[in-house]
Amino acid sequence: MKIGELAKRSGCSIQTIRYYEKEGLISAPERTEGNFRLYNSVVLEKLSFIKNCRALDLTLSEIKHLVSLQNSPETPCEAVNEMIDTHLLVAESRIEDLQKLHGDLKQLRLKCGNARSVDQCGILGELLPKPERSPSGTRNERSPSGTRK
Amino acid sequence: MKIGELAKRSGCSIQTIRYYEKEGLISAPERTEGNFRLYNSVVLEKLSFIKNCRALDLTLSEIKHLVSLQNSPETPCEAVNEMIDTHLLVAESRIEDLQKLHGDLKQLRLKCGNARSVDQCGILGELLPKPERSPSGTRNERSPSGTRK
DNA sequence: TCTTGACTCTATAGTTACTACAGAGTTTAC
DNA sequence: GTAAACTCTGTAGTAACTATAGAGTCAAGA
Ligand SMILES: [Zn+2]
Ligand SMILES: [Zn+2]
Ligand SMILES: [Zn+2]
Ligand SMILES: [Zn+2]
Repeated sequence: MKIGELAKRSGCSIQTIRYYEKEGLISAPERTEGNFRLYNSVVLEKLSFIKNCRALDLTLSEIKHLVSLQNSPETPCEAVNEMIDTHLLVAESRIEDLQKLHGDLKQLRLKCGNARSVDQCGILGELLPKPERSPSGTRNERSPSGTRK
Repeated sequence: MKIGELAKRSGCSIQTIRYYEKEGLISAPERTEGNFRLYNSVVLEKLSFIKNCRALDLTLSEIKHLVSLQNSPETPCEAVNEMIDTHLLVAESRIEDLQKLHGDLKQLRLKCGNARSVDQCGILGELLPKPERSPSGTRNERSPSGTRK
């Protein structure tokens, strides 16, 4: 099959397939006389493997590592386990971060209080380091007159 | 203060500060005779604002939008609210994704079973679409002899 | 005064995992 | 024979920075 069919069957785009080849994740296939890539169905499994790994957020270089481990089956499997464990930790800490983020956003959202204009809204004020309005004379940054482009 | 001190005080790197200037997030400061950027303390607040927004995962273009809203305080605040709401949804769906990911990884980790070699480990097998070994004669992809570079 | 070191300047390239062309060649159908 | 559909290589773009290279500037010491 040519690359277009492979793309449809694998769910990877044509460019992605060529990219994976360039990066050494799949091996370069044979070519037709007209220089078209010609695949057999084995590559479907390899692409599926890559997609599964990507769905687990493994990087391409990690996947490359796994692929090379597949080619030397007698290697100890510790490296694989460590990679998974690392990703478990990464995922956990990202979840924590996002949950904090979500809480912060929710708090922030409450600051609006149905104001209508930005300066009454409270959201933008909340994002500033401190409301600390300069008492007088230090207002040079937002000049009261003049059109600022 | 020059850019090095600003970097230390703000916690942004020098390159990041210059980058923000190039992207229009902070305005270009005065220069010394020798062409060095010269900042006053106001920019510290602006960088803090940006950092707060980045911590909430707002993109630079969204932050740019917020900055422009700060400069026109009479604008209705709906746009701000919508941005926050969108990010709440994004955060929620990302948390869900990551939790699924985490579960998948944990499952995967259990497949090792204290094997010692990659081919007995079960983790790599789990990432393949199907174990489906080709019965015979289709092993042309992993040539038994020859050094593969 | 000269020199050394620390600092800053601009411009450019690299990062990640793709996506989107441009411009050329190939194949297939009619 | 020609038009449409497909494929090829190579390049540039994405987001938000980071990391150089090579040149210029500034402050302090000998
Ligand atoms: Zn990783
Ligand atoms: Zn509001
Ligand atoms: Zn957004
Ligand atoms: Zn194992």
